[in-house]
Amino acid sequence: MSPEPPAISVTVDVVLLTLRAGRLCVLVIQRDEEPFAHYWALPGGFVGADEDLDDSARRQLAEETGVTTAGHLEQLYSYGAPGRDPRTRVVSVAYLALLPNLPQPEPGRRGQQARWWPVEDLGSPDGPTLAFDHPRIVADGVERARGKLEYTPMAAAFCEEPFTLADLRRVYEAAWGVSLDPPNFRRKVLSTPDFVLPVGAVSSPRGGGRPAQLYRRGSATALYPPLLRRSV
Amino acid sequence: MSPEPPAISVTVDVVLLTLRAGRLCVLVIQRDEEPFAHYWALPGGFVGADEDLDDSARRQLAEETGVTTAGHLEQLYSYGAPGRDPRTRVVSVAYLALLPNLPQPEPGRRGQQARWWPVEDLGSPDGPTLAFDHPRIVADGVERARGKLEYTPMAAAFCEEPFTLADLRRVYEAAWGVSLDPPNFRRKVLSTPDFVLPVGAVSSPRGGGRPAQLYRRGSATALYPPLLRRSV
DNA sequence: GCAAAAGTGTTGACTGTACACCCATGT
DNA sequence: ACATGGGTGTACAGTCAACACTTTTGC
Repeated sequence: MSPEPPAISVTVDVVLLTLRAGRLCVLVIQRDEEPFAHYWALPGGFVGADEDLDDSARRQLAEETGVTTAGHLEQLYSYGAPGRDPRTRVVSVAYLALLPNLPQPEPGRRGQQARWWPVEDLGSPDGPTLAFDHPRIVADGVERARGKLEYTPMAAAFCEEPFTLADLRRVYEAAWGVSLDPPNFRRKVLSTPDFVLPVGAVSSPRGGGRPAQLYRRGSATALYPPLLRRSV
Repeated sequence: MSPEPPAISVTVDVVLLTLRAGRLCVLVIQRDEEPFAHYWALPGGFVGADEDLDDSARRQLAEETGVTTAGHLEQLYSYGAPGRDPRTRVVSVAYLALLPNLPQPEPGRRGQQARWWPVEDLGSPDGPTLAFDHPRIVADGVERARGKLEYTPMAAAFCEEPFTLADLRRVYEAAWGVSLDPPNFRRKVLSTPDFVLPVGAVSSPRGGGRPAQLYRRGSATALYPPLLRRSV
């Protein structure tokens, strides 16, 4: 290593996804400072002097959204283009978090507005304009999530336990914008060892229909064979 | 963001993989400074004050190994555990580079020893001990490469153009440690649009055998359906 | 009873795998 | 001629997608 480390700040930003009313949504916080005051932005902040990156992501989530992250959390990508923050050089390590639907929009700790936004609305005119390069980060996070649904059991992180196979199926349908055949989906999931574990109880159907078996997340880390998105 | 950015250095490390004699190898450089003097380490260094992360990775490769990277280069993961560099707090953005076999071990620009090491030897007693958390970084890079061979046309980055389908097949066989059926492999690759493009010439066989058609890399970015590693 | 949702069975198309066989070259 | 590796054909088995059908609930 050469001996001239330039001054670069390191932050962590979190793309927190959840499912609300059958739509994939991302949590954004309204900024109260320049630059990009009043724009929506991802929760995040500086990494502490003695803080691991993963711990920092968990802390930012807890501080800015009140989420004590039980769900899935993984590192997404690092963004370091020189001009991405107009104030100073910032390298941001983005994280992807997945959680079951939360009761309410989670007010920010420091009083900022926080809300869920359906990911399809982000590019559209009636949607919000995100600060910095956060549109790209969200897009990357959504794409990562959509892709990893195929070959990991990550979809279960969107479901409150215990959940039904219909709940799990709706995760795929919302994330991919497709509809899946319930019988085939059921067979597929149950044939993957430890994807889900039966809990031995049934749900109470809301408004008709046979009660469904309940499941919780299993210990599988990969899906073989994968649940592929496009058949052609 | 809170207003106390701690002092953190940002570096880029590169896991450069290639195929040599049918084995997957990683390029390592012998350190000439403490800490970890005389240990082998990944090529890397500080990110420049106005340098994008990708550009920095390309620069480190060029400076430390003489590689003007034509091959595949992608961001791998970021490592930021507080104690990972004993001198100071360093967050390292690791990159994964894939190149065809290079003629010789590429001496380092600043005179350091550089050499290829088969990835299987890294954990073993006769293999080298890597500095810092580089064993983990290499392991992550190898795992990423092995995984992405399944669903991207990345394998072709290991082949000098023009290449034969046998060359391409040997990439998979070396990376996965399996042997693949040549006829089936051929059909699989050719049935994926734009994975490889025929060049309209044939190779001169070395030591007997029918000449093989030659191909170059196509424009595909994904493989549908994927070329799955384990059939059961 | 009827609608709605869960769950089972079945079939036909497709895909992957194994392997026999032919082709074109070097020695 | 024979060995070697490239390339084609084929047949069996497993998997996937579509959809008919049964089960169990709310109204």
